[in-house]
Order: sequence, then C-alpha cells, then structure tokens
Amino acid sequence: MTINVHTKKALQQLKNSPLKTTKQRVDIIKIMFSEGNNHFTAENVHTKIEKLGLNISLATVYNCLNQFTENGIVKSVKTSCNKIYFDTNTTSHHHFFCKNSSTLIDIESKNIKISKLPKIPNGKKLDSVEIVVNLTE
Amino acid sequence: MTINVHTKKALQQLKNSPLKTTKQRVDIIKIMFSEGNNHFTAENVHTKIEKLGLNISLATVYNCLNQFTENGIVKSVKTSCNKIYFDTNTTSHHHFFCKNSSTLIDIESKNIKISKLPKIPNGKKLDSVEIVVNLTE
DNA sequence: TCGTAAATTAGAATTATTCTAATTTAGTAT
DNA sequence: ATACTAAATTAGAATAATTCTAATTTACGA
Repeated sequence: MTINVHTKKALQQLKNSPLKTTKQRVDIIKIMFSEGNNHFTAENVHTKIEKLGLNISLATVYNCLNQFTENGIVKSVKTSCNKIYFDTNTTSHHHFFCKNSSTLIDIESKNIKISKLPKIPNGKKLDSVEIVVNLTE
Repeated sequence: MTINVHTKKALQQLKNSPLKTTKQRVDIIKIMFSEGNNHFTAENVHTKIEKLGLNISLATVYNCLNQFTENGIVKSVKTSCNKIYFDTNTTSHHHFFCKNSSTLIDIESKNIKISKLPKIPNGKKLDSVEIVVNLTE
C-alpha cells in the first residue's frame, strides 16, 4: 500500500475534520486512495481489508464511508445497479457506467458540456446535475 | 379511472406484446396511465390498488412492472434514493429529482442539451445518457 | 372445452444497508 | 503519564426494496 499524494491529502482531510483518526479509518483511506482515483462499494473495501489480513467489520466500513462522504473525503455515486459507489475523486465530474461489468469510469468536467438547462420549477433550487453515460460491451 | 389516450395506447402495446392480457395487467395499466405522464414505485402502484379495493399481490405488481419495462410499455428510472421508479413516459427524456420529496419531474429532451460528449472508451458502446437535475426546496 | 404454458400468489429468501447496544478507544484535561 | 468522556467499533439483529419459489389459477390457441 503506497502512501501517495492522494492518500496524504485524504489523511490530512481526516485530520482536519471532526472525525477521530482511528486505525480503521486510516487503513480504509490507505486502501481506497492507494491507486489514485477509484470507485468502491462498501463490500469492495471490506474484501480488500480481509485480503490484507486486516480486521475491520463491515458495519465500520459503512460508518466510515458515510462519514467520509459527509466530510468531503470521498463522494458517493448512485448508479442503475442498486449499490452505492464511493468515489475518491471529489472534484465535480460525471461518469461512464458500464452495465456489463457494473464499473464506473470518471468523465472529467471539461469533457462533457451541457449547453441548455431547463427552467428550475418554482420554489425549488438547483442542487446538482448528474450525468451518467451508460455503456455496453 | 379514465380511459384516456395514454391508457389506450398502453393497453394496445400490451396486446401487441407477447404478454397475456390479464385482469391484473389491465388494472395496473389503467391505474398508472390514468393521469398521463407519471412516475410510480411498485409500492405506489400497490397502494393505489388497495385504495381502489382491488386485490393484486405486491409480487404481481413487481412482475408486471418489470415485464412492462422489458416490453416498452413503461420505462424504469433509478434515482439517488434507492427505489426504482416506473415512468409512463417512454420517450427519450431526462429528469428533475426533488431530494426533499423524492419526486421525479420530466425534462423534455428539447429543454436540455449536451453539446460535448467524451470519447467512448475502447471496446465499449454508447447505450444511453441519463441526466438527473437534483433539486432541493 | 381442453390442454398447456404463462401468470398469479403468499410467503420465504436475498441484497444492500442501517440500527442497537455493549465494548473499546482517541484525544483532552488533569 | 492517567483518567475521563464522547466518539468509534463491533457483532448481530433489523429494515427496506426487490426477487425467488413452488403451488395454484388463468388466458387463449387448438
């Protein structure tokens, strides 16, 4: 597990957040950020933990991922398969979703452009625009 | 329950499909299409059925909605809440999703435009583009 | 009207996720 | 360093949406 620039940044964000720096949280961050931008389900993270011989309960993985999301360390993405993906790329961007393999691929903001947006219904506020480009093989 | 033009069209699609025209399927179509374009969860449909004093099991509702989707009678939409919505509007379009009320509102194709799409990864094929404009109140 | 494949059904099973309540720990104040 | 306390971890139960199973019923072509 490399401590690369992404991992360092995420660990710093953890330190700056109101969350306590526990061994479990550090391990989860190291696992998720070791390969740069990446997407994980809670189960994915838990499987990696077990393969490394570490021992963190699935409940803790869920707790941590949700708190990381609330504190801007990761971003959560919902897809047409009914699992929550956690994305280590927290910048504004969109996704390819490959239906065959249920995998996500980032689309950088600059590579997709919306030139016309509809009028926001009265009384509502624009929150975010999510674009998923579904792919098949 | 009005038999409007949408209902008529959907019933015709059912007749033209390989699905058998059962009482349950006809009732579900009448319920869903009675108000034109609309969005329902399986539970929504089941609740309406019960309120009308009809008796269709939730399993049947799910079976029907899935088969209607496979046969182009309705369209399924996944949102950031983890329920499947079934949309009586089967034309190409996008959605507002109001996070507070968990409701969907159609965005007609002509009211949203993507002017730049990223290069499709090698070996993959473009399937569809889904845009969700999330709203808050 | 019959035969058969398809549809319906109740309830069990599954899947992803959250909750509960007991135990442990991080980090602050002493 | 030590003790304190709120936060974190945990196993396992609970939940929610959906699918599956296997028995019964039904649509519809012959």
